[in-house]
Amino acid sequence: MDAALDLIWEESYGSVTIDDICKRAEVKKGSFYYFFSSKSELAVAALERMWLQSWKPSMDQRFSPSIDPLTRLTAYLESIYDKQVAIKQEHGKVLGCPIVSMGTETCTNEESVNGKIRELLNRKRRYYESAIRDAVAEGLIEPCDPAEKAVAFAGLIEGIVCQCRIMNDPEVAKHLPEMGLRILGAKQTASVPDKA
Amino acid sequence: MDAALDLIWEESYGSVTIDDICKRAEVKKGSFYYFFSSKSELAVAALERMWLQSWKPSMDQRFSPSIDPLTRLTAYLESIYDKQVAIKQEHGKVLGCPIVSMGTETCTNEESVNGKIRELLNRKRRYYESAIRDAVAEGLIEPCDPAEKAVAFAGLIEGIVCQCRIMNDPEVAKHLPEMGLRILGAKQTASVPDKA
DNA sequence: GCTTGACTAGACTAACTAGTCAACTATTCG
DNA sequence: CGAATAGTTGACTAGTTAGTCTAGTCAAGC
Repeated sequence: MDAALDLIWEESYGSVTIDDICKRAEVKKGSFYYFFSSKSELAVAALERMWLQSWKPSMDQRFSPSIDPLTRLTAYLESIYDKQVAIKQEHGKVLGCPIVSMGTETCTNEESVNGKIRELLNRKRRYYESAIRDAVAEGLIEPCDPAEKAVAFAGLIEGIVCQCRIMNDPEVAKHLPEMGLRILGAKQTASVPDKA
Repeated sequence: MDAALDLIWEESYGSVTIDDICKRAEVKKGSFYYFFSSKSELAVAALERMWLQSWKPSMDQRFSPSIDPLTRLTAYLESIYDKQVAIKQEHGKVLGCPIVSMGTETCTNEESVNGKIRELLNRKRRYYESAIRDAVAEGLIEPCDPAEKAVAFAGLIEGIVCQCRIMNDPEVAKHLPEMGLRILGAKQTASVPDKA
């Protein structure tokens, strides 16, 4: 599963073959088909596994209610830039977000994969929404519909991360925290710690 | 070229074969190779053609300096929602933006296509930047670096349009104009005409 | 030592893929 | 007209692909 996700992330869903995956995982095709019946089935399993093992724990920590709601959001935005920088270091290229990349590619012809992708995007969005709701309650941002605002917030992140991938440049995400606060309608706009 | 762009847009770059393109275009493969030497070469030519024939005229009109700068931007944002609704009507599915979809998919293994994609994204960005600069000059939005703001603006659009595609729902882009004004830092936030 | 069930290996097929080529047709222009 | 140029065709190769199948390995329990 790790081999599959890595390959798909580094290239694309369509350009990765089952043979490629087997080669990277050092496994023969017979074994592959013992566990999975197709690439899409593997992809769905791998995505769920990634969520449970990596994403969820990380999100739980970053969006802990013990943290000030606006800080949850801005710290998360900062972490996105850091992450893309780290990916470029490790993989030699900026790879963006595997979910969005796979999502845009597979949504028109891989129903099962797309279902899982939507699920994961919705799970992430719920973290944003909760933090936004808390921030509104504490009067840190202007009153709004948290669900609607979370969509906008997620959209901004995904769009910027997408651009990072296409341009192969993490610097596109450098000012994500300020942009995010703008979208949110934060009352004190200068609250981003000067980390540059 | 139209056949290729349509197919790639409806599915994805990787899943469309040269045979598919020939079939849709009602042309035999020999003819294909008479004009192009590969799928990527066709893609580059098709993208440039699309820009010149459709996108550029449309952008020139929407971003005419004769229009109030903030109106240029908000009307454009509204048009994006309308466009996705129209696409769903015509194709049965929300297809998002072909440039972003192709871009995220091809950027790691199709250098020539990626080059053209970056070029087109930069051309679009220049329209935003110019309108933002005018808006700042006229005191319609808060002072800022227009280039930087244009990146954020483009990011929001691309992210939201991406979500529309993945979710197969144009409604995600419904509130794009308000979100855009937030990002821009417009001074009178209630300036979006009540078009709903 | 025997059996069972989980897993692996790798050869195999049938379909599909990119790309080639020589023969064919249409168009243009002197 | 006649010939050259431009474009078309479909059959061809050679390589790749997903997916199947049979023979086999291995460890646990009896």
